[in-house]
Amino acid sequence: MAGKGSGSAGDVWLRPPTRTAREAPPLSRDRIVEEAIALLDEEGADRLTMRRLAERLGTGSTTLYWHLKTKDDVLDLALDAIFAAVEIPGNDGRDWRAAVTALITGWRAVLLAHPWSAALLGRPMLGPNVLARSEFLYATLVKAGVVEPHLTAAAYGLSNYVIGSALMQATWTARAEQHPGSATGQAARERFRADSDRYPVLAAHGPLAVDGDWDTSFAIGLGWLLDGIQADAAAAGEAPESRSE
Amino acid sequence: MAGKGSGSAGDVWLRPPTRTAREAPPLSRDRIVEEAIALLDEEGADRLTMRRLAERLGTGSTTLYWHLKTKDDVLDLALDAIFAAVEIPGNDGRDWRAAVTALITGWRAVLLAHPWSAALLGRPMLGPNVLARSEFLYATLVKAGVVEPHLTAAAYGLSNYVIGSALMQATWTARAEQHPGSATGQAARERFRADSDRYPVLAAHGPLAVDGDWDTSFAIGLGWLLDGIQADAAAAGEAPESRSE
DNA sequence: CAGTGACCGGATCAATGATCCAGTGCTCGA
DNA sequence: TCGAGCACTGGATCATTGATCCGGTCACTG
Repeated sequence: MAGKGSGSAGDVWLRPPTRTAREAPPLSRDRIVEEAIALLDEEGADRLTMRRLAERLGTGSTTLYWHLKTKDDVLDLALDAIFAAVEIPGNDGRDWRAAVTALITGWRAVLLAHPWSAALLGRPMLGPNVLARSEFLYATLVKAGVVEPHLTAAAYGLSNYVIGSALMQATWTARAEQHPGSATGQAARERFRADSDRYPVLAAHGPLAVDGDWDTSFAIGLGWLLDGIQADAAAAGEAPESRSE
Repeated sequence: MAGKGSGSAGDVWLRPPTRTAREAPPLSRDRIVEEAIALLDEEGADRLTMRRLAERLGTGSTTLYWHLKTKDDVLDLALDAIFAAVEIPGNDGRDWRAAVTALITGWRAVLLAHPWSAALLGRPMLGPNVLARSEFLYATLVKAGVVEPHLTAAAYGLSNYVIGSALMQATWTARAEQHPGSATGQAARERFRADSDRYPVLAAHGPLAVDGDWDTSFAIGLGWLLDGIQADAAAAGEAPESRSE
């Protein structure tokens, strides 16, 4: 009647839920990714090691390899996961331009909220969150009347623009918080001042001289792209058969 | 009168130039960078290690650290070095648009010629080659009559666009050559076919479905940006004081 | 000829990604 | 009730890599 050697019947309710007294959920792929994102946000990309990640999860580093094949998996999953926060506009709207703007703006916001993501943009993004948003972008453009070759160019151009923007902005601002003294921007600023004879225009009007508003610059450039897309879509709609203009 | 123990007077001309019979130049920062670029071009970014680089140079790995402080130095120097190949258009021209197009196109060509560079774009680019070309870009735009806030937006937008383009294209084509079988693009293609019900538009019109021409797409998007810049410059020129429109 | 300083590299360290393999406890069928 | 199997864990361990220590080599100088 009595249980095994180590406990009596009903013990289960007295012992902590097996999980070695740790209150954390049983360690799943999702939990690992979630913690990885937290770690990346707090300490940056170069501080993410399997050991440190495991430590934060309260497990051994080797355990992670049961749930994931490689460290790159963590990065790929983390990268896709953050895009879940990009809201997909309701596709009811008539205004494709507003929808695209909302999507791209949200996209950019996520990239900037997680500066480490910029460095990862060089890897194939095939996760469900990314694909769903790409799908929406394409669908919206198609509905707006954008046709090839402008369709590919539009999706491609918009994506490139966001990616480039995030990458550039992350480059010049990311470290400022962590190393206020040796901030990249600060060092660059002094460099320009020193070499202002060699780079006169850059020193006078350069991004670091003007200390421009990233958001405004981004919006202006996005507007240019959308204007172009819109114009070509309209032209294609008016003269479906004749060569444009 | 006789020389040292190991040689007699005039020996210098008989012995190989000290350099332990190796014909290579005496190993300078420049030579290291040059070889690093060759290594990166041939084998990719992840194969660049200090040991391997040293081996190719015929020296010990530690020697490199006399010429450079860290491995990142190698990368930063290599990244800047490749931009020397971007020709700076003569600034005589009246046609700012052609000049900018030439610069941006050359910029892109270099990035694509050295696919490993795309992954490095996340680091501050403050080398002389990059700065000289940025200087030219700004100067050309200023001469074209572009004023703030469009000036910053234009330089920023153009840069972002090239960077993003190169990054994206490198992502989807780079590995195709090295691993023809497991090419990223191929895997993605199959993924789309499998999930074509979930991503219908993407499967039908997506970049991998259309297999679009990167160059054409790039040119179209660049045209949109330039159109926007041109229009705003013209507007600013016509009505310098009144608010635009 | 001793001394100096530029330059080189073997030995070595610490960090890291990844694997091997021996567990540990739960579940389920007999 | 029990034992086989499975999901899951982690200590020990390896190879690789960036970086440093420190002792060497060689030309040149006074």
